[in-house]
Amino acid sequence: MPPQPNVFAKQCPSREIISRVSSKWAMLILSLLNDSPKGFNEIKKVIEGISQKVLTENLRSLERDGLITRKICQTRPIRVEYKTTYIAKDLLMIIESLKKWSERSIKIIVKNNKLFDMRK
Amino acid sequence: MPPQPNVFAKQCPSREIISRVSSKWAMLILSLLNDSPKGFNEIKKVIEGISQKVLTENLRSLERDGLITRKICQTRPIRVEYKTTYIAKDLLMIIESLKKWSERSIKIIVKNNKLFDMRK
DNA sequence: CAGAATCCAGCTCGATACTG
DNA sequence: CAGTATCGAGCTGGATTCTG
Repeated sequence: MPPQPNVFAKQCPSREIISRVSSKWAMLILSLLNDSPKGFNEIKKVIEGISQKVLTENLRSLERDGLITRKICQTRPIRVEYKTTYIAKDLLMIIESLKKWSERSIKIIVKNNKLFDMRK
Repeated sequence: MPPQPNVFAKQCPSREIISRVSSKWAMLILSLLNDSPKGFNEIKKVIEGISQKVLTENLRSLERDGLITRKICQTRPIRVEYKTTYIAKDLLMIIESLKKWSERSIKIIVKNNKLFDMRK
């Protein structure tokens, strides 16, 4: 068996997964869906600035990875419900940690940015 | 004061930070530098596939956020040493969690991908 | 060694129009 | 409502050349 998985290697599958789930939109979508299942336009409304096309692509990618499910409700008008799966559970805890970290670090980072930009 | 920070808002500074640090390269660079400080080409060699330009950009961005420091050693040949700061400490624990998650989830995700692609 | 600068191919993404 | 399809502007990022 291989010694240790190396996320720095180009063909490392883990590195690929990390880059997929750690995309800005993917994280926001997962985080939002974790509160409660939601329909397409509901998601689009909350996540400001995402286009319909990009949202669709991200939802497909997350569904493909099995991190969310897509349920078509035969109502009128039709509703498609997205929700996170148990596979995403641990990932969601990590995303929450990241959100909390960013919220408590935001001040110092903004300050660092200003200092850096001044020096130039 | 504002009720709750809303990472889903377009102008949310936290959302901006998340998207910066959660970029694939940023995470890999931070993770690598956490093992030990490293020089430019050393980083470039380990992180396969990153170009000089993109690595430079990412290092600048991380330095600007105060997550890494850049120390110029007046040796010959010159060496520039990058290392993570204390501000990045908690973030690095999160990144490690993400690495571990991806490594233990990789099998099921690859399987999910195959299933998804078959159905189409 | 550690970049800066330039050029440009290719991909991303938003806008728009259309469908079941 | 929840998409698909298409098209073009613009940004990303690789390759190359050059510098202190």
